[in-house]
Amino acid sequence: MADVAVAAGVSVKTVSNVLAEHPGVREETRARVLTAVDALGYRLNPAASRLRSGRTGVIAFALPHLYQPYFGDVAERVIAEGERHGYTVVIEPTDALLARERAVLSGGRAQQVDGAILSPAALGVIDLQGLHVEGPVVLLGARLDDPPADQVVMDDRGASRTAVAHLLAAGRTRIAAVGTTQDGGSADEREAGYRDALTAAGVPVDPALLLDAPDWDRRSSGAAAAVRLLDSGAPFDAVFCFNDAMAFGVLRVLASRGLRVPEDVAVVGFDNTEQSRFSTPPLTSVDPGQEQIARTAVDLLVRRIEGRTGAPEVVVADHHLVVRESSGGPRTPVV
Amino acid sequence: MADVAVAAGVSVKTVSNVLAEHPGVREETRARVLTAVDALGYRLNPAASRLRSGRTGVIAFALPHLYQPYFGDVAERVIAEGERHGYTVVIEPTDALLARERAVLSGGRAQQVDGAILSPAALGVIDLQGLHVEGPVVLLGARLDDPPADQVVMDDRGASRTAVAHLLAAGRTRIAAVGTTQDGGSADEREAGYRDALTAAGVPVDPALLLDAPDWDRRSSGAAAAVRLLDSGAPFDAVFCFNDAMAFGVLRVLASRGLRVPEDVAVVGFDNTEQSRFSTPPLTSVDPGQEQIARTAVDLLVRRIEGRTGAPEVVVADHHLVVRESSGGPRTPVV
DNA sequence: CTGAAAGCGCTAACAT
DNA sequence: ATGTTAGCGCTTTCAG
Repeated sequence: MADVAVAAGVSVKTVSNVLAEHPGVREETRARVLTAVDALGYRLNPAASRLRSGRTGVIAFALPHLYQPYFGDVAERVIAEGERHGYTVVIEPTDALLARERAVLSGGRAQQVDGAILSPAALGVIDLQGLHVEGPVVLLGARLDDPPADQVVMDDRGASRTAVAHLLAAGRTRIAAVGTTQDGGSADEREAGYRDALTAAGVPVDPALLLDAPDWDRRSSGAAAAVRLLDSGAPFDAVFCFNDAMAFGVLRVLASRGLRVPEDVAVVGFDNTEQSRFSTPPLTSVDPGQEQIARTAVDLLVRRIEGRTGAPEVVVADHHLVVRESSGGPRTPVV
Repeated sequence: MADVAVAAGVSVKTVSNVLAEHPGVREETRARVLTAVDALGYRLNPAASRLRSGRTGVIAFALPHLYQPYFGDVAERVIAEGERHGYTVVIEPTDALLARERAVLSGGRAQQVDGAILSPAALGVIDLQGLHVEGPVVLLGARLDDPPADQVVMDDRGASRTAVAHLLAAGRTRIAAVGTTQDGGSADEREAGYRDALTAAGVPVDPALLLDAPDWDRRSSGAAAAVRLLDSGAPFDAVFCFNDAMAFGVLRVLASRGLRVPEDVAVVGFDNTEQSRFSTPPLTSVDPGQEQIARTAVDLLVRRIEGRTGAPEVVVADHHLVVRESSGGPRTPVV
């Protein structure tokens, strides 16, 4: 840096100012510095910057699993968005382990990262409620009453309502729900939306049609639920799954039992992952607005890192339903 | 660190030695230092370590896309394996862009990372052959004659041979191949394995059954290929797809045209991603040994970083075929 | 708006 | 096997 300063005929401080994009450097000086940087092939040593400034330029994105297309998708967007803001993103798969999620919130990676985005899986609403959070953090996922940090939430309830209303409008009345849990969080919200829609239509809620699935991660959860539903003998003409992964498991079982989708049973998922376009049949699914979620989460975090104070902000992402063949949508042209 | 040294009654150097796990510290001293560290809640400042030692403790894993379950899966394993070795892994989606892949090989991230693992998509075999590589790098993917760096390769050819031999053994003789390209690389190898198997069985190779698909990333590539195949009128009783993603697209089209799998057409994929277990029907697929690939790649890279010299090493991962219903395997018990 | 000097916290080299 | 010292390359004071 000293060499660059000499070449540009300025002090090191000015070089530093230019490279850090600090304001208050004359345009002409800036240009001269940049020329010298280029000429000498100089590059900032990030380790030294970090040591001196205390800022790492790194943010962590903690998510349950990367092999889930939904999270892969969000992760890719978060990485891109982070880069736009000048941050490197480190992905931290928590394996849905409580201890790892806690570590993120308690600043376990302090000194290593400037902040973190957490998509909790093990931590339920009750755990999160009013919890103490160390350092800049943005939460993804379920809505909380007393959020301990900024969050970007899906409108789980509203989105579910939309999905179920769509099935009702198609004349289905025996609609099963796959993915209920006792954990609170998204599952409860999605169940609430399901109940809202039925109630609004004057359709009674039949407990026999509520199928638990503690592990949303696996298609096998959906498959297992479908088997239980079929074996219970309860009549049904539609299945609303709390995510796409489980919906694929359900589709698989229905096909293996000789049931036609959507003729005999309509199926709707949640996430609108890319593969929903190519399942057999293509899956109707709620798009929870991943693009917006990633963008907003990084924005909120970066503003926190850069000094924003005040109460946690909550941003609700926009959602919409993508109707495909599994719920009677038009046969999509393949290709 | 000075405080810890005082508390433990040793010099800072000793504290540093203990924390860096350098050899040559008496066990008793070590214990005393660790106690002091705990008591004071002391944590190494990684920025300072990096500045002084020049090592970052970070490795980059550059891959085309994270939303592809195959890469999400490998990425997760690489992250875990890196952690085991004390390294943080930074994922760098290249978007299959030539410039980004080149940047990895030419040490674009020097000073930021100690080394990189690259899974090339845009760079073909010819580009890679004998290319100059800057810094420790491990390549994933296709086998090269004159590798510029260590690599972990699949036995593309052998694995394809196994897959096609399986179809032949099941009595199929009109076997289409989906995913050929003119790029060289994995596509060529897989095509060669396909030809090997046919030739060995005395079955002629019909060019009408070779279906190009430049973009392996998308199920739509497989779907488009299947449409072309059907519209060509060429008879066929099996499809070997060069990856699972394309196979799902093919399954989708076959179903929409009323063809039964495996009765009318057997289908085999390549990657054995998790969703192959839950497609309709479950997909027979070649498992290319992702676990071993991730483990080996990190091992090779870390050993390079830690000073290994000499000619590039090449490790061929083990593969095996997982037979499921799409090629006439037994109906898998659902759940 | 720019310059000079100090020092972030650690580890490498050398000494003991 | 452990201690001493210097300095990695930058940014932050504080002056001008």
